[in-house]
Amino acid sequence: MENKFTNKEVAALLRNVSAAYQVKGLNYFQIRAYDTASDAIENTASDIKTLWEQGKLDQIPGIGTHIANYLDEYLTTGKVRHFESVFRQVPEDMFRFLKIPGVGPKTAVKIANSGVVSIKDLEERIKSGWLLKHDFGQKTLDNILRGIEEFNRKSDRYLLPIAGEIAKDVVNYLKQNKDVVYADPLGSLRRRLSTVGDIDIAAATRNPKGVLNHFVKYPGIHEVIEKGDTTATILHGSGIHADLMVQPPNHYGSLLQHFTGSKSHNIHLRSLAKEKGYSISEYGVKEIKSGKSLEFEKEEGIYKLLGMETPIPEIREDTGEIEAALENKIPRLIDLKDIKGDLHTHSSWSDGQNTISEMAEAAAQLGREYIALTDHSYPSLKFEQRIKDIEQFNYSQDKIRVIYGLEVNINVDATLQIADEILERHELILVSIHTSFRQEKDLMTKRIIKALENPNVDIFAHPTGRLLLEREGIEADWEQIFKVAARTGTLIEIDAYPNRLDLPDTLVREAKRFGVRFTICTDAHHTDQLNLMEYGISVARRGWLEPKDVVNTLPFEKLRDILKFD
DNA sequence: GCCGTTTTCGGCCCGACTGTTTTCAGTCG
Repeated sequence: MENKFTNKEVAALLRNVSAAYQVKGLNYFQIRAYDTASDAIENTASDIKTLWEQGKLDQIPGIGTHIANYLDEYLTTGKVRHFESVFRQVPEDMFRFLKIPGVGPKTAVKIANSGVVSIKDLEERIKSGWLLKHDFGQKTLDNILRGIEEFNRKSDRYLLPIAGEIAKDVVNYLKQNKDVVYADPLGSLRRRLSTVGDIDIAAATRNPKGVLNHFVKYPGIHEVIEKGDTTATILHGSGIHADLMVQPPNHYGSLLQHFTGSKSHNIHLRSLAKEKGYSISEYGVKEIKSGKSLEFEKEEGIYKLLGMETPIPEIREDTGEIEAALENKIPRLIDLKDIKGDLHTHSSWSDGQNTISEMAEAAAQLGREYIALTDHSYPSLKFEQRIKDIEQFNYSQDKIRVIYGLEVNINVDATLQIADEILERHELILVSIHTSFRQEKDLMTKRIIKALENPNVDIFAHPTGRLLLEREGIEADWEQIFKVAARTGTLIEIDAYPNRLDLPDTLVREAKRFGVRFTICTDAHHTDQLNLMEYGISVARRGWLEPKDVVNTLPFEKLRDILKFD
């Protein structure tokens, strides 16, 4: 069972209401209202329970008076009488089957009504042929089995670089076909989400059939899931799905726009288009009155038609980018080329693989003006000797300035790992949590705030401590933490390491609203990892950060003023 | 059930693919 009253759990509750309504055959738009509300809660950066405590539930678009009242009842009493009565009218076991990809409400009910009680039971009864006698076709059962297999895989998501590599390989393979004019990875990969669930690829061609046939012969394929006239889905050997959608080149802009998403961005855009007399699909734009079709080879044309600038893919989440684009008010967001230095790296003085000079020279190669070596502050570390070594390196060359820093643990009792006298001797201090991640929310918040208020502390590194696909982040009152960070001038890090990407994008945007400033750093433990910066940039762009929000876009002289060392 | 610079009523994005169907329902993106 999920933790009660988390966004995820509340979203799941509403999703179940939607499923039950579907079974009961209620009005389609009423059903969709629950889906919309569920999506909205899942995608909002704010904690639903906190919003409720502040009486701001109805500020979430998609939550109106009815659902807000139900949620109020839920968060107060732990249940909703109306929902309970709805759930009683459908088979109780159906909800567990909804977790299987490919199984929707209708199928789930049919499974439950046949007497199957669990997913494991379902798998056995399909394999034994038992279910075949209960009005299911063999192909349907094969599909369900495949869904169960997918459900049983440990994770259904992939880190951004991993999915990116696979997508690149598939796209390169597609481009070997002479009929492919363009091919690009789209979807969440193009929007640069921290984890990716499947790979969406668009291709432009005048020979759709040929290209789709080529696609399903990709050597790294496990099996073909589906194949039609314009789309096909394969299961890649890695376990990830790859969807291909093809269009002629003169419609490619529409395909790019459609397939980049997000779903909620597209829905909003299409509603807007409708108000202006257009109907948008992946095939093009239709003028509703005249029935005339408009073609777009580039997606910018579609946005322009609607009187707006083209939002960068990273922010197409329907979280205000459409409104901003209509007013031409999307800021120039940060880019990799804005980055001047890296402020969180490790050397062989702690758990890094390379020496100070190796790290520094590799960073200089990447065009960085400065690099902070922030080794873990093991109490046994010879701090003075390390500082001397770094100073010596700085004297020996003028390609790059090495800043001597430390990464210091925030202890469970809110003290820091080492004494203030040692902190003061260093130019840059990062603090971070490496123990007691599951501390209770209030205590955790106080623990962090105390560390941020220490005048020697410059940066709060990988704030949530999450490890993507492995470990959830800590629970804390982020609003309070951001307020303190803004007041004390403590910088918040976006850790670019691909399994961290921490602070997460939604919280980045939230923090910016409080006036927090950021660093984007690689946390490199090896020279090869210094180029992971691009992943941190993706997070920052998704969080709407501009160059001015990020201090390591500054040249060294200006950075020095901010960090107050001499 | 939600929403509103045209609206507090009457709309609500748009389409593909599969299965087991002779015209559609279910699921997905």
